Amino acid sequence: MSRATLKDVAARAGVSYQTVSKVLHGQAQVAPETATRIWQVVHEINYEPNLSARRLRAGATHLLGYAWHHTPSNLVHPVLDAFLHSAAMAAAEQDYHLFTFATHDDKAGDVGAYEELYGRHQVDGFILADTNRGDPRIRFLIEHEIPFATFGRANDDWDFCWVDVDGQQGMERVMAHLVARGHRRIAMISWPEGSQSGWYREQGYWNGLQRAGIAAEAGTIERAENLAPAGAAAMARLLDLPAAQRPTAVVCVSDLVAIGALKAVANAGLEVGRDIAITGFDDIPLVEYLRPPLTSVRQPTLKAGQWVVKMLIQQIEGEPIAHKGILLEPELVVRQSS
Amino acid sequence: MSRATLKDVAARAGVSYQTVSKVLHGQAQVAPETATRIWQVVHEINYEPNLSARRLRAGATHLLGYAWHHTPSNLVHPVLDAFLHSAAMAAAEQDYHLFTFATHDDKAGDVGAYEELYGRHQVDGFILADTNRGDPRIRFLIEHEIPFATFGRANDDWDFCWVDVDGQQGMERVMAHLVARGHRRIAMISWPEGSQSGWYREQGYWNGLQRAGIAAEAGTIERAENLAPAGAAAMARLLDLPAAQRPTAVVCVSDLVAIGALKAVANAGLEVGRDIAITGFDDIPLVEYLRPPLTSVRQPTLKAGQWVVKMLIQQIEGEPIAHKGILLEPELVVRQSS
DNA sequence: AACGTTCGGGCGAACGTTCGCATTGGATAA
DNA sequence: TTATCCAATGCGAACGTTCGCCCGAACGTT
Repeated sequence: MSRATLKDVAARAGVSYQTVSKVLHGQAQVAPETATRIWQVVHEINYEPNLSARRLRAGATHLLGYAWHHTPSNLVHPVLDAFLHSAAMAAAEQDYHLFTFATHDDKAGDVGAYEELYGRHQVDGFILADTNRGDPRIRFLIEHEIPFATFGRANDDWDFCWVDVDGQQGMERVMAHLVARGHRRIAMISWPEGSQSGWYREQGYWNGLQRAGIAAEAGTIERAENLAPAGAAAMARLLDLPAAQRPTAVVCVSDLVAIGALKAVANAGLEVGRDIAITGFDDIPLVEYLRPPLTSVRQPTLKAGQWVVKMLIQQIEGEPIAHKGILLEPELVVRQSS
Repeated sequence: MSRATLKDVAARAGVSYQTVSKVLHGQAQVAPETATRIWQVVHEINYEPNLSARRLRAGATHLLGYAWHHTPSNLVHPVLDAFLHSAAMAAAEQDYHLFTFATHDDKAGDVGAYEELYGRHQVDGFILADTNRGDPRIRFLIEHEIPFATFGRANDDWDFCWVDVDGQQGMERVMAHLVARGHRRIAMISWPEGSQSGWYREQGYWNGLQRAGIAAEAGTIERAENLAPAGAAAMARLLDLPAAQRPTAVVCVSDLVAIGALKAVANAGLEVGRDIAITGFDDIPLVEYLRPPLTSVRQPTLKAGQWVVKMLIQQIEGEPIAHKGILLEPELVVRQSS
């Protein structure tokens, strides 16, 4: 392999190594023939700059930290995976790279890992996902003035860069769709209280009812952890309601919950899409292959990744930032489950 | 933030900065009180070593390169995602980190990216996944003596470190299961020719037939790209066979193909699990929620990641390597589709 | 003829580490 | 008393960059 240094190039070209450096950066007044000679040697011995040295000198790493979401067992998070992928691509285009790491204690906000990585000059800033109100990571990063940008919102009065998908609007679209289909008794299965994004989706649910002229008293929210079995249990409770109160449509806060709901309906001997409508949220892969294919809300993860990276790099490089918060519109994907 | 240097610590502790360095590494003969004083200052001002400097000095980065699999649009690859996650965790335990990057031209083997990253001292070695026979990346890395380890095999006569899941054995288990269920006319839907791992799975299929005493002439392989619609088309062709030749069970080379097959069966008005058996491969998330839940083969991605990382680090650090190739056993997960 | 100006390039320093070797002072042994 | 030794620390150098400043020569201007 190459692994040559400036001095190797300089020796072969008969100049000082500093001159080589300048030529490579185009910021030297050198005779044209000297420059071409240097470039020739560079290609000949396949010189590549040593980034460790460059980083030490520059005091910047061009690396963006991103913590893996600690998933129990083999449960993955397709939305965040897509986001991560998009962020990686966007970063590469601006000559940055993603540095992924794992925190030990995800929910408690293992702030130590962030402190260490930044203190060690291992990254120039952080990308956060799956944020929540009062998020200790955000609080810490703001306090210590460490550059970062998030995919997800937190407290409204905190001043930082974020990108999020408008979950409220997404759910309003779902509701409008169901109402247009003639549904009047619509229930929701949401996450346990305390989730920021769950709260926005619930707002969309209530707004949807109101716009359809349905009394809030007619609304019902069941709650379940973000797992299919929990969703199934919540759905079973809804199906147990007396016939007059039983919903004809159920909007779910996530696809995983909706998958459980589908199962519960099948267990009850009913048919989703005919006897009852079910919708999900996130449009994770494969939900189009469920039976029936699941109506869902697709998140613009590609744009989200691009924006987050852009804002973070602007911050790192000290450029002014136009908008500190960006809300993206999701897209309703109607399938046979509703 | 901290971002203090050895000199800051030294000044506060009243010693030279080199002494601080030695104390931190425990390789100095210093008076106990000096040591405690230094440690106290270190904690006080929250000193963290600058890794760029350390890396420059050491000539090593403690970073392992891993190329994103270029997925078209939002199609993710759950098996590789799980592998990546596992590798990241394993690396972290040995004080290494993963450095992810994207190649422009995945299939052609954009070898330039590997050369550049290694030449620039950006990584100490590489992890490769989704390998194939004659893989240009592997050829390049061997030629240039760059440390690497792969998840997946290539040419048998190439000498390098790999870990793979025994696809042949996995498929043999599927076949044994189907034969035990009484199936005699079993077809396979595989990928187009040229895939290394597809080839192993086909071997398992043929072996399975043979062990059951079924003539090879009775076997059928249809081929499809790794997409649900392609799988559906292949399945439709099998269903079009005259009744006497039509298989009672179809083993699929992947879950994605199997999902398409499920759909094709449903379209034909038949019921999977009763009228015909279908099996997948990989056990990707959510296939347990399909209707019917899909029988599949689970890959030990956790172990695979750990082994790959271990072998790569041994190589980088110049330690001897016991086994250059490791074959892991997959696990059959029987569900209602078979 | 003396003096600025420009061109072409060298030189020293610094980023923060680590590591081998040198240098103290005090205690011990001869 | 003096040579000896060890413990406790300082010092210089190097990893490969980048950057500002300096310097000689050639040229043109008054």
